[in-house]
Amino acid sequence: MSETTRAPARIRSLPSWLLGRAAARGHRLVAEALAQVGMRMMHHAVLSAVAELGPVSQAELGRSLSIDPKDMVAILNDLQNDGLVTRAPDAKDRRKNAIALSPSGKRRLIQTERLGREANDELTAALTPAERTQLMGLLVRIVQPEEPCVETDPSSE
Amino acid sequence: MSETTRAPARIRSLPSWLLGRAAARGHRLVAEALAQVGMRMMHHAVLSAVAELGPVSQAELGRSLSIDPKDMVAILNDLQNDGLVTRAPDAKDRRKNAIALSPSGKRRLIQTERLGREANDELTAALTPAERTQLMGLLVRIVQPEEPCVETDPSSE
DNA sequence: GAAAGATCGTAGGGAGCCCCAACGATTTTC
DNA sequence: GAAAATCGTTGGGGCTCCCTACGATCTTTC
Repeated sequence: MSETTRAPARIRSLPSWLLGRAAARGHRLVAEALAQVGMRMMHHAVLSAVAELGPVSQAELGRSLSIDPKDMVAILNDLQNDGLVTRAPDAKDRRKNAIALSPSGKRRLIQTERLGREANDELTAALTPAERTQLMGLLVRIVQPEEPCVETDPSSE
Repeated sequence: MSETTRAPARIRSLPSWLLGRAAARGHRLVAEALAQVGMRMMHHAVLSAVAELGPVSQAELGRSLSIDPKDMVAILNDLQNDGLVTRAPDAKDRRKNAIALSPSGKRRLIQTERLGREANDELTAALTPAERTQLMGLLVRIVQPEEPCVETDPSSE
């Protein structure tokens, strides 16, 4: 054995493993922070997406955030029960539900955005701002292939 | 709204979100590759760790890889049923099981290491070797706080 | 206009990873 | 020797993701 790999594991040298561990820590930090206001990560993500996209269907929310339609139902049930979003039938397409942010949803979003930001600051505490930007750039290029990013399709309009 | 955030989501600008998406893709690529030989990611991780650490207890394996003891039981049951590892009671500490690699386990590990490497190459295909190294360095510093890495504790010996 | 296909919301089951609690057996500590 | 800690095991549960299916609705095609 000419290698000098006395390190705990060859596994740790694989990007997929490190990504998994880093993501697990990020998820845990964010989840713990959001639990302070009784919310979970996906709840905040949906709330934030609704705020940006305006009244939007559940299907489009799911595509934007890579959330399973089944899970989306449960998430929106929670958010609706808490009065954070409104779920009204879309007049133009009666299959769809128009999800919109309520006033208390806007207020809650301000809280959760702060909590999410703080958790991410703790997650990347060991990194300089430049390194954090660097990391984001690298991650985007890894995620890219599976994030169509709702490209403006000329054939649909 | 004076902001120019017409981007799909503020969520995507959070490290935790990008880490989650990148990790999801990595997990999917590796899982698909390992499925070719009927194995899962954790199976390969355990196999690789056993190869490095030699005969080792289940508890230490779990700590090394951050695997829940409950899941470790199931994983080792699978590996043992496939004849890839041996699980013998430790003579020195009869609470422990000494997990060791079998000859067929060594052979299987060669396969899974190649599959894992290829999947990670595809995962980081958009990155140059230098960027990949850069990414690994940044990730290590994010994961660090939760990976004690079995530091030699002077108080225990 | 009618039939075929696609999409939407909802629901079912399940796999894989993660966390918490508990138990008998065993080892270590006091 | 008694108490505390550890080991392997089992239990339950939560979260993310995947596949299937259904009725209702919209779109496409004939």
